[in-house]
Order: sequence, then structure tokens, then C-alpha cells
Amino acid sequence: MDADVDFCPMCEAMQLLQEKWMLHIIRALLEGPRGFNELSRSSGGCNPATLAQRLDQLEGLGLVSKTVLSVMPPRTIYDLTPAGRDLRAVIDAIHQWGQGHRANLPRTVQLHGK
Amino acid sequence: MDADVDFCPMCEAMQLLQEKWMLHIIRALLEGPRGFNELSRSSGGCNPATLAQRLDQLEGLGLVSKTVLSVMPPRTIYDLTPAGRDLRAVIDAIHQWGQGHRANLPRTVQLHGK
DNA sequence: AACCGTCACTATATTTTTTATAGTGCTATG
DNA sequence: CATAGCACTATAAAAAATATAGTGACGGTT
Repeated sequence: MDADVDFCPMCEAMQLLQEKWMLHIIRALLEGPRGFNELSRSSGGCNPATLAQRLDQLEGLGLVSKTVLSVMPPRTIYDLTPAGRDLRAVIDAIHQWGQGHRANLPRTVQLHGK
Repeated sequence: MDADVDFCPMCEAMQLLQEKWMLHIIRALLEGPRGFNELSRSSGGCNPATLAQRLDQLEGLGLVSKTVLSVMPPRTIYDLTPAGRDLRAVIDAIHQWGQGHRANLPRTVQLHGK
């Protein structure tokens, strides 16, 4: 019955992407699959609690896959699914905007891991 | 001397866009100039304190212009500058992704004003 | 002319979110 | 055999966002 007349995919997408570290995590994963701590570093320093909750969320939405390789010692690999990889367009748009507007941006000094 | 070897425009851009309400505010302004309360509504319900601080920030970065039309009663107009309007590419990318992945998104029910 | 709503905010207190820190049990490396 | 790394979780503290109320003047209703 009450269909999603008031359901706006873009709003939901913005809601998701505006969460702290979300964009950074996705950008890091676009460079390749990563382990938990590795991802924390290459995202620019996301703390473990937040990272864990973001990854749960992304996994729940089917944007990230989690693979446990060995149980002891724990070894986990996070990777983007095709749906997640499609976010590259968004990251690229941000990248391009950033390049074209360096002048406008502040220097908060926040560099992503090598 | 110490040049911005460690200054990454994309990181700064992501830092900015991930702030709560930022994307929503920009999307609303892309539809046309708005007054303060009007913007609060069409952004989807941003609270005045946060909205004021985001607008200050955007104005400071030269992405939004603030024009005071009359002092009493106060009448203010916020609009995107050319640099701000360039963010349309980002919003569009999110829009497209959202459309293509409705299935993945949650239904948080959060609709922007008419 | 008294009343209500609107404008653009600010101040305050409360709630939510993010954060740093420490710690888990195990193994590979030095 | 001490150290560092793995993937996290728990906890408490700090930071950010929020609801709410209020400012003072105007425009529109009654």
C-alpha cells in the first residue's frame, strides 16, 4: 500500500556519503582491497570503532564485501562490490572539483596513507 | 619554504563535503537562491545552529555568497558562487549513483522540501 | 488595533556521534 | 623470546549536532 512516494534515493545516498570517514574509506578501497588496520591507515586515520561501524554499514548495503582468510591469526580482506565500485564516479567528481578549486580549499593537512 | 607537499585538494574536498548537511545544503542551493529558513527547510530540515555555521564556512571558502537585502525586517539571500555551482558535478554523480542503486539504499525517510 | 506568523539568526542545554585508549589472543619476525 | 602485527571490542571522554526558546520588527488577518 503506502508505496515509497517519499523515498528519494539521492537523499539516502547523500545521507550515507556524508557520514564521517565514508568518502575516505571508499576512496581508499577504490585503490584496492585492504585489511582492517591497513584500511584505517590508508583512509587517513579512521579510528577502529568508527571504521568497524562504517564497514558493517557498507557491508549491510552490499557495497563492500568482507572475506576472512584465516581464523588464527585473524586476517580479513575488505573490498568493494560492483555497486560500491560504481561510487568511483562520485569520488572522481570530487577529485576533479578539488583539483579545479585548490585555491578555495583550506589546508587542514590531512593526508591519506601511501 | 615548507611547501604544501602534503596538501591534497581531494582530501580537503572530501573533508568538507562529508560534514553533516553540507551535501544537502549545496543540493538545495543548486535549485536556486534561498533565504535562511527557506534553506533550512529545503535542505531537509537542518537546524539553525548547524546551518549558520555551514553557511559561514561555505561563504569563507567562496562557495556561497550572502546578500542582505533589507535590515528590518531582516532579509538575506544565499546563493552559490561559480565555484560552488561547479559542485553540481558531484551532486549529479551522487544522484546518478542513487538512481542506479535504489535497491541498495535504506529507507530512512528523509525528504527534501518541495 | 491586537494577534499571529515570518524573517535571520544566537544562546543554551541536552543528545548523539566520534574519538582516544587500552586490551584481546594469536602468530610471524627478529 | 621479546616485539610487532592482525582484527577488532569496550570504555570513557571529547566533540559535534540537536531541539528549544527567544530577539525585534514587519506584513497580513480579524
